[in-house]
This record gives sequence, C-alpha cells and structure tokens, in this order.
Amino acid sequence: MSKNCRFAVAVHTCALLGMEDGQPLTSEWIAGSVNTNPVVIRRILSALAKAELVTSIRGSNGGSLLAKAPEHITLLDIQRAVDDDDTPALHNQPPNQKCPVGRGIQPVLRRVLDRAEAAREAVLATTLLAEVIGNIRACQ
Amino acid sequence: MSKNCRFAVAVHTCALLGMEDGQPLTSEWIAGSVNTNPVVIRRILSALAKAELVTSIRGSNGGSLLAKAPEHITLLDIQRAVDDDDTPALHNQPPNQKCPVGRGIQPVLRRVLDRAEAAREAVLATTLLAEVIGNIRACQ
DNA sequence: TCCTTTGTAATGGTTGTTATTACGGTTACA
DNA sequence: TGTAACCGTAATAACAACCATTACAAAGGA
Repeated sequence: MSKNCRFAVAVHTCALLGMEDGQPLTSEWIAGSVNTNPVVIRRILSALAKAELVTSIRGSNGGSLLAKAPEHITLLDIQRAVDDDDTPALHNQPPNQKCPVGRGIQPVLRRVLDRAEAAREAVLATTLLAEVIGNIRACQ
Repeated sequence: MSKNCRFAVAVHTCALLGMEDGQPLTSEWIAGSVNTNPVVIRRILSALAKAELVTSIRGSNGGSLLAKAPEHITLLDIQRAVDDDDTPALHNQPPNQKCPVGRGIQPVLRRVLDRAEAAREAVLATTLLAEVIGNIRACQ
C-alpha cells in the first residue's frame, strides 16, 4: 500500500474531469474539491498528461480535460501515471553474500512480491474510471 | 508497495531460524547475515514474538527460535506481524463535502483498494516459509 | 496590453525509517 | 555469588519522502 495520496488525488481529479465532460476545469477549481493547493493538482495533472490521460489548455479560460473516454481509462493507468513504480530495495544494505540465506533471499523474495503485486494490479486494471464515476453518482 | 524493509528482514530472519532448526540464533549473528545492527533485528524479533511466530531465550547461550514449523507460517503472517496495516488516509485533508465528488470519492476508492489489497494478500497467504526455505536451498 | 491560467523550481515543515548508543533485566556457568 | 552473554526497549540523530506554499516565467484570450 503506497504511502502518499497522489493516487487518490489523481482519481478524484479524473472523476471530476469525467463528470464535467468537455468543460475544462482549472487547477484552482479542482483544488477546491480535493481540498489542497492548486500547485499540488497541477503536478498531478502534469503526470497524467505525460501518460496521455489528460490534456491542458493554457491561458485565459484554460483548464484540463480528459484525453480519453472514462470507459477507456483504468485505475491502473492512473496509478502508473502518478506513482513511480521503482521497486524499492528489499534490504537497505545488501545482505551478507557469505551466508547462504543472504545470497539466496533476495531473488526468492522478489519473485513472490512481484506475483503479489501483479495480483493487486490485476484488480486495478479491471476497474474503469467510468465505474468509479458511476459509483459516485449512485451514492448521491 | 511498502517503503520499509521490515518485511524483507523479517522473512530473512525467519528463514535463518527455520534452517537452523532447534538451534537458537543470537540477534548479533542474524544481524551479520542481514547486514544491519543487532537492535534492528531485536525489534523485528519482538514484533514476530508478539505474533507468536518466534520465541526468545534470554540470558547466556540464549537466542531466538521459530515457534511453529515453517510449513505453518505464511508470508502474510510475517507481513502482518511487522507492518502496521493502519490503512493510511486516502486524502491528506478530507475532501470538500460540498462537492458531489468530494463526498463520494473516498468510500468508492476505499472499496476498490481493499479488493486490490486482498488480492495481493491472497498471494502472500498461500506462500509458506517452508517454500521460501526450499527455494533458497535450491539456488545454492 | 492586460488578465487568466498552466508549468515548474525552490523551500520549509512534518513524518516515517534506520542506525546507533545506552542501559536494565535474565540466565548459564564457573 | 560473580560475571559474561543475551534480550528488550528507550532515546536520539541522520536521512529521505511527501505535501503545502511562494514565486515566477510562459502561453493565450479579450
């Protein structure tokens, strides 16, 4: 479980954009809904734009729009856009290579953790932004 | 993906204990294999003991032992023992409740993330410490 | 030209993690 | 009955990640 809230803010942002279809929203407006600073939103939007999930219009009357229909954006797309998935080192210092366990533990653990992470991502990959928007609408 | 290495150190420690069956290992010895400070190991062992996965013998000739056979310890047991699973708040500040999305986003997201986390834990729950030890032995 | 808006750099505060020192309690053994 | 070898845990410092905020350059409409 990641320790930052970029993913939550990114999904929140995309849901707003998806519900106001075609209407560009400013970072300040989005920040008002998320309850944070507009610059935080712009950083998230910048990451989403690099992944080609949103586009931005600069200047007066500008703002951001979804680049794809919510039916074509998965939560995994969003997660990959905003969370650097550089898998952190298992151990902080490399373990003692003179010990059989020290030598063998890392590849073994890595394999298991990769399988576990793949299972987690499979759930996100099958959840569409459109479903999230539908659920939000349903609980009003 | 968690950002600390407690889980890796805990599995490493349990694998050592499981391979030296019956022989108590000192925190200093384990620290030599993990390549860290003995106090770090003792903290991990303390958490593992609270979860009744290991026992410790104090005093001279003391050390730690597995409390169960490696066939009866899953990686999920170990993870739960050393990682506080207090699910962090999705948003840092609660979102704006006057906005429909701000009101609805958190329960919806929480549900999806709980499902994703359950899928991840299912993999850890079906991986036994005994398998890890077997894999380490196999790649010597 | 002026105003609005994005894009991004720089900075400070907060929090989580690891390493390390220190010290008290426990136990085997001479 | 000492003493040495252990564990258990508190305290602290160093370090990194993250977020909020200020600041400012660049873009674009009126």
